[in-house]
Amino acid sequence: MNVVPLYKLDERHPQALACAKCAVREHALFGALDHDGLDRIHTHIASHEYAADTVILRAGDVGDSLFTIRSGIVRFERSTEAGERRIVRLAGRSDLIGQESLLRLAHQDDVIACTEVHVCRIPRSLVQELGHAEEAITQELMRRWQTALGEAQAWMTNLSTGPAARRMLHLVEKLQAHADGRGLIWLPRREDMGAMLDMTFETASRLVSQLKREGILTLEPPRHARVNAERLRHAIAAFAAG
Amino acid sequence: MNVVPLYKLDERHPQALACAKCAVREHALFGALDHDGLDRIHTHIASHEYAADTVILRAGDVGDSLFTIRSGIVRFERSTEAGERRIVRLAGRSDLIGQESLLRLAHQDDVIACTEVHVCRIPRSLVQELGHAEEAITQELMRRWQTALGEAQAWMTNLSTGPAARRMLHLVEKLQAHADGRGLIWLPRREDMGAMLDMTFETASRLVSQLKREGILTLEPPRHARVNAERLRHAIAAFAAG
DNA sequence: CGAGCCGTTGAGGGGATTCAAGCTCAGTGG
DNA sequence: CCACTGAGCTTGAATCCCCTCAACGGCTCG
Repeated sequence: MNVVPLYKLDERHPQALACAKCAVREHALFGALDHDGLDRIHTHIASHEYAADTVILRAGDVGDSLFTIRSGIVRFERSTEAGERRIVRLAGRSDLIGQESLLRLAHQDDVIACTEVHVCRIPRSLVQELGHAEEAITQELMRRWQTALGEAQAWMTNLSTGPAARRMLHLVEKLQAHADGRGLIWLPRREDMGAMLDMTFETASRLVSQLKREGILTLEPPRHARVNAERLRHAIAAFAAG
Repeated sequence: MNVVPLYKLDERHPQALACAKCAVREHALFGALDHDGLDRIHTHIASHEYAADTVILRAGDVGDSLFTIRSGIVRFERSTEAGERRIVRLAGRSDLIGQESLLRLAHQDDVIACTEVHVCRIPRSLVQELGHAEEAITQELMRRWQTALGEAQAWMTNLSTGPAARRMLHLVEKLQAHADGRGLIWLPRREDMGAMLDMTFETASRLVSQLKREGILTLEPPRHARVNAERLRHAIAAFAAG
């Protein structure tokens, strides 16, 4: 893990600039703040980065900060009572994670970097102070909680329902939403796909191979792929039809 | 749907008494308020009741109130893109539903009464005013959002993972948490079980029959049953072991 | 009483798992 | 340089779990 105070990101500019110019600012928690607001907070926020497959939050721990994801993808993992690993959610650019720290509640899942991940670390105390002064922040926090709830339930209906092939198509669709530059998506390891879709890694592998044959996916190792969006939508529609 | 202003529930007492004596008050949203606080709000809150299988909130609608469940069980339903019905969550006594109304967001699911349900209807505006004055209310709201999120993800890991028999056991376990008086639990229709556990109603029926044979469940029609808690825990543990 | 809904149970087939073998590829050390 | 190793991916074959299709009984209600 690498720590860089945000206000040093560009030393030629005044400190506030880093936050003001933040690429995800309009989508992030503090997007609701004006420039004066930003002036008050930026010194407390630090930029961190995590390599792929490193743990960002650990289930059971009580955190003292929240994180806005600037780039990369993270996964929320927990274990079944039977002991199997299950991935219950993904989060990416501009998503807020670790909100439970505000309530001094323990994290419910391990949060692990899927790709290299850049975040802004925001101390709990800062959010709480702002919450008093700025009505908008509280509102924005609730909105994010509601979004996370919706995400979790959509995950259930799309990724844990129906035949394996359909679940896989929906996963690809979701990964597409996190695509970087030009249509290149991050493709999980087969075992992780299994943990997301509740299937064995062999089944996941077979399905990926099939998508490859059908021209929906073009693998670009390591762990990336290109999607034929047209064919993907068509394949998903085929399931709805019959 | 039946509407009864709360303050008339007992006309021999001053209005505030209804809220102050509310059986779920300490677990409900306004549990954080003191008696003075209650004095200010109770006239705005009304008690409603819904018969089993009636719709309380409709997906797509934008509500103007929140509801605290005083008794009964409700289910959150949505549809797969393929058109199948899926139940993504249950809520019961002292749970808060319709929080998205605060954000003027549409409901994401149909919320339907499973049993007869009694609720307190709380206008959005009331919560918003209190949110300004009472820090504790805002805090409590966030806590409830977080609880709902945790519920949704636990639902995923327990009720949509692994072999059908285990999923059914976990459902019974969850229903037990909503048990009324003495160990009598509400037992869904087989088709609804299917929508909860992503299986066909025939499979659900077979599994219930099996639990009956194993002495874990004793049916008490209509739509109720008694659970042998000891054997249930044993059966769940058996899956963890092997 | 017949109609309809709900629940149960059987028989057969299909889809996912299990078990197993072989492949590529990166890293390691001789 | 290359054999060696181990992790990840793919594919095959056999098995099993769950779905599909079907028939039937109990119950409520018009």
